[in-house]
Amino acid sequence: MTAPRVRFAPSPTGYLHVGGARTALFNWLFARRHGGVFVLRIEDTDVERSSAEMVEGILDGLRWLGLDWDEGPKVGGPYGPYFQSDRLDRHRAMADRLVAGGHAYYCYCSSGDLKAKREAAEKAGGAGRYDRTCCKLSSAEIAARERSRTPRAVRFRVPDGTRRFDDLVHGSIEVDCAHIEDFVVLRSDGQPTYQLSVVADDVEMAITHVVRGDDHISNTPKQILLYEALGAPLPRFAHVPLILGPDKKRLSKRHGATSVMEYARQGYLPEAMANFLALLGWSPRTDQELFSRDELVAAFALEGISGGNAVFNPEKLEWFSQQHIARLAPDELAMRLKPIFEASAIWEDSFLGSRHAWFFSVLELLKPRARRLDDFAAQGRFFFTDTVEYDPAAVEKHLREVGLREHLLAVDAELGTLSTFDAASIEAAVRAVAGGRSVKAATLIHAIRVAVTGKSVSPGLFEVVSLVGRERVHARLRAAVRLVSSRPV
RNA sequence: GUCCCCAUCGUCCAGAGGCCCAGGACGUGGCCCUUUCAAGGCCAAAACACGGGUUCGAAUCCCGUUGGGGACGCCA
Repeated sequence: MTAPRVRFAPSPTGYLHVGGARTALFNWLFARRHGGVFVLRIEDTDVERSSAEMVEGILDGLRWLGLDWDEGPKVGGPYGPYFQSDRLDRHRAMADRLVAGGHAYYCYCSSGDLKAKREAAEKAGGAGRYDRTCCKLSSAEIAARERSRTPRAVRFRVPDGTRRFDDLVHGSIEVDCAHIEDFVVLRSDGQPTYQLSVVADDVEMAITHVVRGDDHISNTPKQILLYEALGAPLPRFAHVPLILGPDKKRLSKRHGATSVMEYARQGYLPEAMANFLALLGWSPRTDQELFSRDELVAAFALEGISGGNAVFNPEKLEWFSQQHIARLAPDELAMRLKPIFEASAIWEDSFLGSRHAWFFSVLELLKPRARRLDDFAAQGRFFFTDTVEYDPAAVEKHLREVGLREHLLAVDAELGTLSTFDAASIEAAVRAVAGGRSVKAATLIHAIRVAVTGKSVSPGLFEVVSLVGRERVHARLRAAVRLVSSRPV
């Protein structure tokens, strides 16, 4: 395949949602797979609803996912400008060409006329298609309207016949033009409509493959007509199915988080999100589930996209996130954690310097139970603070055994005699105390866990004790003893 | 209403006529490991929407039904 050119063309009327993100991902993967060009074009012609902040939001989302664009905002490129609002003159020129070539005509109907026509047609049970009133105007009638300066829009004259195209995911799709009305390509205020601007831009940007949402299938025949009228070569089309919420309705805000940046804030790994999104509706046709970004690029093919809509499954995203976290190299993980730890006020630069061996050991311990980056801070806080916060339920459950005061004192004393404060020595010491005092090791272990971590769940206790360190463990054991002593039994 | 798309476990996918009394993953249940929670290992339950064809043979092809989704704007 000669280097394809694909584009992602979001309208900045909202943040980058997961559906758009997946469309962008498929385009990006396709471009990278085939050594092509990934173009980012901002379709901001709906001035009412578009905003610069939204553009930045979308860019942030793409950057977070690692989808770098070869041409577009910030980076420019030979086919610019990449903001559709800067291309209006070109679109108008296209509209003129269409009129000049007899493919379009001026329409003087007001929106009121149109609405009336539509309602009348509906009442009569017919399709509400435009009745071509203005297409049938005599030159005298046209002259009269021009003289009275009646506002005019430009309508495309839809030819007879059928149009078919081979969609890369759906196969052959054929539509009878009789079902397509003469659509407006240029509004009476001189603004081009979407149908005209996408085609104009895709043609001028030499887009070879249009990969976009399923919801554009019905626009495609209109656009094909436009390509024909413009004498431009047709790109290949690939319409990817939509992402649905659990209720099988199109994913929307009421389904919870739909912005990719929302997931970023929640501590999901971007590579996990990309992996998850890629497999939502696409299959490598093997049993492999876990993919690095490079592996996705190597395996991606538009042909593997399935035709049916897919339901967004948050649990599976969590699983991917956990799997990718588990595979992160220690120093990489540390870098990702830094901002989160800083926000939690538990970051210290020595984690990457003098104490990095210790820090990495802590992370290794926390890793298997982390599903999101936030979990490291939430579940491992006690490693990084001087004092622990006790979970009342944990205290209640494990620190009320009779004789615990003495048991803990004994443990503390025994730990104090250890020459090396490693997990094996600690375990031996704790079990020895338990045996010597005829108390179950589990009882001591649970009590020590609450004393040292404040919680009833943690990684393996002996490793935890070892890494929290002799000094802090001693202090926490003494604090727990005081806590136990002060409680009525 | 019209047009278009889709239809395999709860969910995401595999399956391109015999390899399928249907395979993988998430989730769910059980067991193992075990100091808790995870992770990990093992096992289990769980689906070809329905009806007609075509064929020696259909999850796979065709038609219909039903169901779901999308589109029908001087929005994108």
